[in-house]
Amino acid sequence: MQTLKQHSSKRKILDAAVKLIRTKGYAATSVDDLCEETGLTKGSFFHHFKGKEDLGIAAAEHWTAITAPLFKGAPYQNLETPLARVLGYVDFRKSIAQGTLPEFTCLAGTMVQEVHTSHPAIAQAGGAAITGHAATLVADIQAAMEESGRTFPCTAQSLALHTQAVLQGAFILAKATGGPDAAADSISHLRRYIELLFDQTEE
Amino acid sequence: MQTLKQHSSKRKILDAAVKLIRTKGYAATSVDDLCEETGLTKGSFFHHFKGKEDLGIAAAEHWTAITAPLFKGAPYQNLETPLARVLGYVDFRKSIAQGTLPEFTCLAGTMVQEVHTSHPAIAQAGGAAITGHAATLVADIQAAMEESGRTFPCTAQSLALHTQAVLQGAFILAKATGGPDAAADSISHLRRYIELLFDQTEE
DNA sequence: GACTAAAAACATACCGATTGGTATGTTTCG
DNA sequence: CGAAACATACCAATCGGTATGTTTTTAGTC
Repeated sequence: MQTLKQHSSKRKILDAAVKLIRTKGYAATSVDDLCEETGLTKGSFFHHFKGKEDLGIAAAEHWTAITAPLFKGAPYQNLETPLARVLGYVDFRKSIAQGTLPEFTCLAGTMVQEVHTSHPAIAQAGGAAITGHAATLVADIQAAMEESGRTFPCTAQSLALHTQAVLQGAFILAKATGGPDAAADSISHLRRYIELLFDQTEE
Repeated sequence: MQTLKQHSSKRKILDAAVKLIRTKGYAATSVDDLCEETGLTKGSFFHHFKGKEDLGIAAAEHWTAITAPLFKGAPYQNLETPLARVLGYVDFRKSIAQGTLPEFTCLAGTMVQEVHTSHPAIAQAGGAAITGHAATLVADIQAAMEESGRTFPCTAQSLALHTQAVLQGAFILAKATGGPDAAADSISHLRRYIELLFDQTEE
């Protein structure tokens, strides 16, 4: 009823896009689907977005806008040591992966996989979302490495990216096996790997 | 020009499907695309397949038919110890991952991710391809576990699935970062994890 | 082995539905 | 008022799929 409304429409489209693309995929999500989901019309859609590809890019950016505060405000951030926070992150992601499939899938990963050839701009935006998220882990990993005093066969950046690879792969595994169990299992392997790397086997 | 021809057409369609879906994705690969790629027509296509979804399922099965002998005949199979073969498998996959993007991507993973909601039958076929491939690793992993005499915090089956998760994730990472380097890096992490698990750090 | 009939393989032309997108409004609000 | 936000109606293109052929193999019979 006031100035919020103009922005809320765009946000409603983006939210619907995240939801639908996450479950059905980018190509299977039509503009009409978005309109029906939001109760808006095509006129409104094409007023806010130049086209479907533009929406895809915006959705990838919206995705980081949604997820970034989720991790920034997560309880594991209050843990004392950097290593505890890194492991806390993995545990946090594992706990998220217990829900139903469309709830814990990664929009960016889904899009990147699907549109990487047909819509490079979207894939690039999705890639930025993934690498950007990985970057938020680097500081803690780096600090944990330095604190441990050991030498590592890999960089913090590399390990951060690897965590994302395992998570993305876990999502595919969940979809392939029809349940989250295999995904949770794989994330446990990731946790164990980090523990082994840092030579800290206690829980 | 003889009895081969009848079967070669269907195979040509399947080969083209694997190639196109791997690069463009399932939805973005139209029946017309397949016809153009193979030089055939729609009449031929719909003679061999009930519909596009039927092709998708067949493509997933064709995928295992292609990849299974590739691994069964790979040099690492001749290594002596089970553990060496497991690590050899990982190295083999890492070496494959050096090529161009569409060459080392996994058709099954790509499809599962994309059509998991819209075409459950295809997703199921793709899932079977992945879990089936993972199953070929279980025997060696199991044997390696028993040979080592140690106790393990996970089953052979679980570790086998995890390797697939890392590989699938590595593919996404490759697409996200625009190059195979991050993927190869992630596969190295997987190798290191297995080494650490089996307490064998020498190369 | 020649002839034939049916069945499998393939081609052509087309269809209805849906797609992303546009043109042209009307409403809302600063 | 004027610009941004939204709605309605429509379009050309493309989609998967079908109907109807024509060609090629295969199988059976004499």
